[in-house]
Amino acid sequence: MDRDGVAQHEPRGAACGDRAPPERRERGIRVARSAAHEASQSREGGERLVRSDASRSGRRQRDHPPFVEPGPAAGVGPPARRRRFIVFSSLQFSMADDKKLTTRAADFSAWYNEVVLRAELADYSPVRGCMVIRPNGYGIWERMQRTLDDMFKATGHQNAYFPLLIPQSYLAKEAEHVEGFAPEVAVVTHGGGKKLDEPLIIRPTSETIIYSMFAKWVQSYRDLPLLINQWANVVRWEMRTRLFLRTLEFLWQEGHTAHTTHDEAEEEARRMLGVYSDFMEGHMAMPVITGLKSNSERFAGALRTYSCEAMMQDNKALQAGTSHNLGQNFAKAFDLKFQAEHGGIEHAWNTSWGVSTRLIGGLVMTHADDNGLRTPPLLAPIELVIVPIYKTDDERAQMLEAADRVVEMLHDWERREPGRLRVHVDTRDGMKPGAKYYEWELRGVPLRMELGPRDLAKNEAVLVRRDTREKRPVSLNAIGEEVNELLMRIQDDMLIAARERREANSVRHTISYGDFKELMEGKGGFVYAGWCGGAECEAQIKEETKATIRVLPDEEFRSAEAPANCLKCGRPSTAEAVWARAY
RNA sequence: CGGGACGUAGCGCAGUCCGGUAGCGCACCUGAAUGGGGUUCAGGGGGUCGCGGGUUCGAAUCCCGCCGUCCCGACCA
Repeated sequence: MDRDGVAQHEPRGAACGDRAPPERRERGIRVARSAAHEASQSREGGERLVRSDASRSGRRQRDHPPFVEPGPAAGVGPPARRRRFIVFSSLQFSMADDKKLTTRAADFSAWYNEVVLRAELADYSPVRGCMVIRPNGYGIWERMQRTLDDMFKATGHQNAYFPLLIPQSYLAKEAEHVEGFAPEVAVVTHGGGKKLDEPLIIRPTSETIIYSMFAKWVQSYRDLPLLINQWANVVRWEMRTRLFLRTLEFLWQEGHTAHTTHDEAEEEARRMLGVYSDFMEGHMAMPVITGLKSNSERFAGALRTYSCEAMMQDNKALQAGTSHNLGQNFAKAFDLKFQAEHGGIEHAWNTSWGVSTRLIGGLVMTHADDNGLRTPPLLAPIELVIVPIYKTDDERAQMLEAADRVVEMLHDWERREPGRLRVHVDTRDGMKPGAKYYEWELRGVPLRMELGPRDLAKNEAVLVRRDTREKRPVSLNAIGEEVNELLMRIQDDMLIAARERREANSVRHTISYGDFKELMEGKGGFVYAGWCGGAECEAQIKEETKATIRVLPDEEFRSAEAPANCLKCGRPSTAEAVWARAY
């Protein structure tokens, strides 16, 4: 499978750092606060200070003293703004303000790295091309896993786990597959101090080991379909890496199924593509275009590859998930056969499909802005952060108490919608409210509640949306409904905004090849154009513009009027294609 | 693999040309004040100058070799 996904082998419960202690979880609200909060915080890391220059490489974690202790008043404040030059790519940008991110307009690539590092989603590891996924990033991944896993179960799949190490000879059994993957496979040659008789490869994907095992388990058509998923890590030795988008090791999920007929496998491949698309739009608020890959972009060993393609804010495409109809290629290579209902031995038909932690990169490049991350509520480890505002110790005590009451009210409301809200109260002292606002915005928490004496006197609180930064006072009487409604609206609005952005940067009218080249060299975007179906035209366009066919779009995405001629050669078009530069 | 930049405190950097025993900002610690959009002030701790060798009375600095990182390109399910 390809690199769209990532995974993790641990079942979701493990290491899930993003929530409060169990007792609190049972009530459905995750509250982290005061002493208990601090304790959980050191585990979670999810709520941790990011200070002004927490930037380019992660900052080490700190634990804060419980709020009852006098806070560090002194050293907290960053001083005046300072000029500084950072080198990203070969360009130099002067950052007038240390605290501000490089803007998307100034250097998209630098901006992306800064958001990932400063929002503490991930950090570089000592090994080139590898990264550490930090609690903030892993919390998002856990939410993705949880949702996807439920969707896989709902479509009849079961989880299993296959080993990391695979005999090297297995890879070679499917000709196209080995050709596609061999160059980027890591090989283990020694173990226990001795050279191995047969080297082992570290899985770049698990088709070979999984279908060899399927072959042992399947005898009859009654054993089919076999619908398996695994959450795992894989390794591909890439030349050039980027945080989340392309790393040597990544986490993903790979589904592998076996069926009695081609049509059933085809239906499965399409079904899982739909699951991905639903997840990306419904949970990530990231609209995608689905369709078939051209042969040159097809998975090594597959009959057909389907893909979900999303448009990032720099107008480049991101392949966000793929689903393959593998035909009988692997079944033949691994002797995966069954006795058919009416006699005779037949090879099974397989599918595989995957998404990876690359989705987190997609989330950042779809939603983050010049102030930092924006997380759709459904995937946010913290959905609502409460920032108490006060001057005196008395006021502080009052506000913290009020915050507790609000949490309780949310909890009461939640009895009707259990498990919905993930709330955090920011009790840190010695940090001004404004500083907290910036920090939570950088981290992408979708909704913030400001709670101060003036609000409380009116039995109100101020809610601030991360996506629009719109502020509005709300009565505490109906706080549960207000918060929930706003979160749902944020979720919806983020999808709408992303879809509008994509459409605004898509070209559907007939375009000359010259204009196309110019567009690809300039602002980019998705271009719907005709294609003669020839690999030569495709290759030449790639050569000359770096644009590739992202997909031959499914019907719902096609233009009202099918393009008549090939973008490159002008011969009659056999299919509409979406062209773009891609990650 | 080619091109570029770089490696000095947790982070970002200056110092290297012209050798003299390491500095700045942030972060961190202590105290006080402050607190509705990135707080002040005062005090304080922290460095095998990537690694190895050489030159020298003396090396972050000069010479040789190595390692590593990032960016651009090539490559890429």
